[in-house]
Amino acid sequence: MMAHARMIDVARQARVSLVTVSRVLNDPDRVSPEKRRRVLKAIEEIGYVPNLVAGSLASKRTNVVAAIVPSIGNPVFSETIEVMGTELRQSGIHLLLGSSGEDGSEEPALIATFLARRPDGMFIHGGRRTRQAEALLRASGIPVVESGDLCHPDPVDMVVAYSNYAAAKAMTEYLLERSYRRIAFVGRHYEVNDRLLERQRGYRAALTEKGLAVDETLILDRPLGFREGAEALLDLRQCEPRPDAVFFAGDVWAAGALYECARRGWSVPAEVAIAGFDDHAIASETVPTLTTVKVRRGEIGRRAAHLLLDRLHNRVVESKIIDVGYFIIPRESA
Amino acid sequence: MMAHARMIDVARQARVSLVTVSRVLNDPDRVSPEKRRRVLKAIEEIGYVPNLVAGSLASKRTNVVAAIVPSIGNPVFSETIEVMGTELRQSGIHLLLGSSGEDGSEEPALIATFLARRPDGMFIHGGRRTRQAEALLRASGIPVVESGDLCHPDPVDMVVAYSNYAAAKAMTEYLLERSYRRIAFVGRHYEVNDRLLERQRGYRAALTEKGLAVDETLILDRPLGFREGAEALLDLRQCEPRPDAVFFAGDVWAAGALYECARRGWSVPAEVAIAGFDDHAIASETVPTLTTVKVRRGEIGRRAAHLLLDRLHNRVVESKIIDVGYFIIPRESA
DNA sequence: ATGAAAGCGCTAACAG
DNA sequence: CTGTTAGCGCTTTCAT
Repeated sequence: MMAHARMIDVARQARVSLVTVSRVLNDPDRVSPEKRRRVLKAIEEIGYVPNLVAGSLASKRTNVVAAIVPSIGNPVFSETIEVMGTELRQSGIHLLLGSSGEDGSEEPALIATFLARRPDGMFIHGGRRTRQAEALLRASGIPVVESGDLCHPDPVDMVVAYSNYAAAKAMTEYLLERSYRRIAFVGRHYEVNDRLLERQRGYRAALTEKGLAVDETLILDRPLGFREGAEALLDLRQCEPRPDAVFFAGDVWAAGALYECARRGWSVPAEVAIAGFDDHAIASETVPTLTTVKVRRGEIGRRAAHLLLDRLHNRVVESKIIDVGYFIIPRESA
Repeated sequence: MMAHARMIDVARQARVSLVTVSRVLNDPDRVSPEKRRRVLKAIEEIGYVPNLVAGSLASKRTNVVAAIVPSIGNPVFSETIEVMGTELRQSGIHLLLGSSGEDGSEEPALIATFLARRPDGMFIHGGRRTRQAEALLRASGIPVVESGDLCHPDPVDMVVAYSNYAAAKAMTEYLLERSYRRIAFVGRHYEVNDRLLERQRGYRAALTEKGLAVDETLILDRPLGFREGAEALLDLRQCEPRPDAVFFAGDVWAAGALYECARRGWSVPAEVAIAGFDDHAIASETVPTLTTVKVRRGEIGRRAAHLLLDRLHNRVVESKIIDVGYFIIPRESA
């Protein structure tokens, strides 16, 4: 296998100096049309592919942004990543992607190894940061966008997110307004997942402010899934007295619960009201349609990308904390 | 902002030479325990993060694999990516991720720019390759795994996939065995999406071999989505005579169609049978449960990662083409 | 087991 | 507009 052609090979072929080739690639306007043409022709003939590793070392810019999400497979995160990746690519920036695990346990290790690749910026969704990983991040000096929750205890740099607390509180209040009084809550991994813990806090706050007691037996911790949602609902039906509404902290659980209701012939919301979170594509199609909280995941990716680009281009960033908000979507299920 | 500490700084602090530091990081056994300890201590104290950009330039290995999928947001692809990423990270390899668009139009540009980063390997799902992009790929000399369909016209290197043709044909035959005779087919983007075109071909072949005519009005091209599945079903009900079964080339369409049946009170499969593709998590939960084709997406990621690792470590690869197979999952809907 | 020297392929001043 | 000169921070021979 033949070694890669280098810039010097192109230069010789085009009978120009090496720098001229570099300029044609990075700043074409600074080169005369004639030489530019010759260089491009030579690149074509030789099949030259520039070596960005060398370029990055020399320029101290990699044009890479590292992104860490809890899980790539979860559409909730992949939507953000997809939009961010597309936006960044318009500016010639590539995405180094890693998943930290739903419990965020891989995050510190990922931060450290990603930093070794000298990304120009970093996006981190959720996760449990060790003090050391955080120190490394800060010391790196690169722009960092964190997401997961708006109310980050101590953001490294910038935040693009929504308030899980406020969103869940709003949905719970919506259910209370609709006169549901025994409202159950299904989430997961509260001890390691701050986002879902925040949602649970919002749920509690809404009840408490209304003067209602929080029944701990109505708060469940389950893995995410259609089946798990169905099972959670069945378990909640065993409680005495029965809950009249269930707020699932994710549409997938909620959709699974709706399927269970269909199988059992329970009418929703008459028998039991169901609410979800995320406004997954399925929410508008379930029977009955699902009342849920919409969060603009794509918008998070877009805003994060723009913040990073602003900083990389030394533009002034007006606000380091961006709230993309949330929306209660009332539908038939509650 | 302070510049990054370099290897030489660690060396001075530990009173060893720069090379010794490099060895502690890359081949610790070749360094005496005493010096190793000193170096690690110095790294800790200084907060040194190695610069892999420089390392990659010198060693000509980046420990990066580039992956291109049609869309990151589609769980069908993200499952593969997630597993592949996890497997590769065990070996210290990071993932550079890009999406080529559902029509694959971005693929040639992505291949070229990714190659410039000198990845050690590449994974490509689907896509439309230009002759030039393919030439670049071949010239790069790196191991490449292609996926999307087993019967790749002219694989660059290795293939890990299943046969869309055979899988769709098998499902159609399953439906024929169940005595359905007017079977419709819903897919999309046939002109640019070879995978779905292959599925359509499999569907046609099954009918033809059975001596049945193919009714072109029963073959639809729709965007993927729950709503679109519902609409496709409604449109197909207008056909005369009505189809007695619909084979959706994706579970999301099929689940959407099942919701439509629930809304209309049509019983499945008595009124119309429904079959899907992918064995999405939803398939076992729909009412009725969805008969579908299971493809092991995670397995594709795992096998692809192992093939790439084998080649990177100069191990012999027994087979350059791996068929992960498919499984007909009979459930209630057909 | 350790170190010195020589690049990896490119970009960034600077000078002309 | 063009070219020359120095590195970027590491890994790799090759000695010792």
